[in-house]
Amino acid sequence: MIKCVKCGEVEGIMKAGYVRGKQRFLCKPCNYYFTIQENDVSAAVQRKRKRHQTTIIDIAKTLGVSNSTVSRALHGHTDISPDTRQAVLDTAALLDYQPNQLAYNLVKSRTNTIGMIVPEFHNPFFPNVIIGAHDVLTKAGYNLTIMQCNESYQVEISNTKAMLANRVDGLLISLTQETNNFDHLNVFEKRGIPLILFNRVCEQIDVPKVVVNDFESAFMAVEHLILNGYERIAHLGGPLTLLVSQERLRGYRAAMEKHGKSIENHMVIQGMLTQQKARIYGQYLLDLAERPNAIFAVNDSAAIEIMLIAKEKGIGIPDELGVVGFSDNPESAYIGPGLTTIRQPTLEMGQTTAEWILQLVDVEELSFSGRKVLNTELIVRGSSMRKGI
Amino acid sequence: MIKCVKCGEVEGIMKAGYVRGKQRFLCKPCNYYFTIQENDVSAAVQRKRKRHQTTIIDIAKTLGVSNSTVSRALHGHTDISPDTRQAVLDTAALLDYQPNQLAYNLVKSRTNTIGMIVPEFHNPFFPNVIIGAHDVLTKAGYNLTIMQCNESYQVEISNTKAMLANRVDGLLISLTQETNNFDHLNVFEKRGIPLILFNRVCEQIDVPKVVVNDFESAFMAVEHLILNGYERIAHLGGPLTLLVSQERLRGYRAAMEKHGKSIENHMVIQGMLTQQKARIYGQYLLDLAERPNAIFAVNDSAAIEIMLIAKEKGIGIPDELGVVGFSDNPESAYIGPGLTTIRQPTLEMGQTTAEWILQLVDVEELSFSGRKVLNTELIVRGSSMRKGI
DNA sequence: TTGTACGCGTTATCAA
DNA sequence: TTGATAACGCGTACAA
Repeated sequence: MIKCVKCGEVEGIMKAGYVRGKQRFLCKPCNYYFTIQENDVSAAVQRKRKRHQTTIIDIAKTLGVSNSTVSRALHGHTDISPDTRQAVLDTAALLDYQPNQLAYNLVKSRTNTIGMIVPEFHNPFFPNVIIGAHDVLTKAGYNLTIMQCNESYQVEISNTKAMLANRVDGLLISLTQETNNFDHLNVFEKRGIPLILFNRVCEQIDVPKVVVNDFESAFMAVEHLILNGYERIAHLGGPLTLLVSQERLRGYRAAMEKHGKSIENHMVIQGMLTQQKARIYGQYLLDLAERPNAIFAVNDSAAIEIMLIAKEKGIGIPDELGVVGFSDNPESAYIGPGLTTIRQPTLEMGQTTAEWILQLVDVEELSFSGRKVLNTELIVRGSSMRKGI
Repeated sequence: MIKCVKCGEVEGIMKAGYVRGKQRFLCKPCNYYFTIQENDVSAAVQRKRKRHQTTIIDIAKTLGVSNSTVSRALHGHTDISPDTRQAVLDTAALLDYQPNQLAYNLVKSRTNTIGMIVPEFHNPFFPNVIIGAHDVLTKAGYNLTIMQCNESYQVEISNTKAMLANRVDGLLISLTQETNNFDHLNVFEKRGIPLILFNRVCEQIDVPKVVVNDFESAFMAVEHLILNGYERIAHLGGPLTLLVSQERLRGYRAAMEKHGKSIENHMVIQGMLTQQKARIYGQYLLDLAERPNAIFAVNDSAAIEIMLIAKEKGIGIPDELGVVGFSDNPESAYIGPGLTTIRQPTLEMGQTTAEWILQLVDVEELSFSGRKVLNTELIVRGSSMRKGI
């Protein structure tokens, strides 16, 4: 808002002492010192919304009592005469008093707020987890503040810093695809702020974790394909930085091995699956000379992209190609012959995560570092039901 | 955490003076006064996580300088010797100093945080708006904290209070289905906190609003049905407490009138469309002796429910029944013959809302109370394309 | 260039 | 039952 009078720059302006009682500024870019003209000053001052908030002191003054009395009255402490208490309450309403949570938090060093950081908002997965967590937390009298990272490690770091600076009482976090350094999380341990990882967890840091049984789910999915007569099953997986991707890959492998199916290396693709990438990989797979007759995808978006490609190429689903996804997005029930997929207990994940953080916050049992593994469900639809077997 | 020693209750405990230097408590439920035994006290004290946070004073002490020097060094003010500044920065890193945003906010009475309250998280609409807003705000150096209401007016009130108490610099809000009183919003005006309504707005309060052209969109949708040869068009609308519902109803009516179609009262149903309700209303409509041959639904979920019912009843879409929805949910592209619908510019809505709030926060132009109407797009899919015309 | 002292709005302690 | 006063952690006008 302060502009350099020389170069007009507004970024690198910093205060640089006083001259004749007026603030002196230094414009870093053009290295020029200046003070502000009266007009500008008045404008700047006017800018400063100096609206007076009624405080407990205002109430105290109007009533001629002390601020501690007001504080007591406001908080329903006993040891206060009903009269004064009512008077305080009345004038509080009269003056439109709103407690300043900032000040309260400062003195209590406690915010009654749980932070939640999620990697993305494109899939319905995290919003659903939020619904579950929100429910539990509000019932317990806690606020939930949410931040999202857009799958960016840098944003994740800045978000954790913001959470730290805002003194959340506890943090629920699901990691970015990019995250492979965990210093920003260790800070919470040092500071004694409870931390819980969910869904996108890592093993490098020892805190409670809430996940689904990715290994078993993937195993179940692939075995289902095999039992339906598919032989050459490809896997379109997520980035291996994510534990969930690793686990699902393991599950795929285990199922294939159990049933004596060979895994061809070029039929396993791992990567960050934007829609574009999913299309490229999917086309690659379906263009292979000996193309797979089934694909297990790490999420529903990728699976659906594959179904679309298959349709374009005239490859019949499920007869010529079986497809199984992961997550049970809403659209999976409606596409083509229906997408067989793994349903995740999103609400439950949010709820248990929230319940755990409440325990940690209230009971101060920081040693507790359990791991909750939630069970998924295989939703069988048309995309994997080969006819005639 | 404080239990009554008599009835074991934990809820109605309040402080009631001191006796021999020890806190005295009163259990409201059983009206019993008590102090806490030593053991319990030590436990209670221990509970209080008294981990010392390093403050600027710590840094000042270790360096033997004053706290103001530290403050200046930390904020890159000039007028400080490079040596001391570097020393401060070093010890800050050494002591793992984390600024206390709470204190900062208190003294600045400014939080650099924009609040956003959304009515629900079940549809992808609001998450997408959030993505758009988040993008703009983070780029401007602001935090975005999100709260959701589960369509509950009471939760909305408590959320606004929390936002107020947390001193957000500005608030973006989309109203609940239940909201028909706006006192909790007027407070923001009084307090000089910029407020913007988006999507679910109301006319009773004079602040900037960002909406889509619901009237024109609905008109477009219904006219599209008419031009495709549908005659008896029903409307499955949302609750009339919402302006969007009213506008979409108006659009429906206008299109029907323009083309000389009569509107039968029992073919227009308004209400809060849970999935269950959508099914009930849908079945009612399709069971009518002279059933509609097209339905314009207020959202995609309802439209899809209708498509499912039609399928169950063996009513062919689009030949026997045309369907148009609103919002373009992901599943709408994939269901049945594809659901014709209105696509809303969610990202853009988030972006412009964010841009406006930044203007209000920075420029202090509180008089500004514009209204941005974003344009939608009719996405034509199979559900409205009657063959043979 | 640095230090002193006050204010931001609350709660909590102790004395009255 | 009430009132002074000290925290809570930080920014900053003013003095040095």
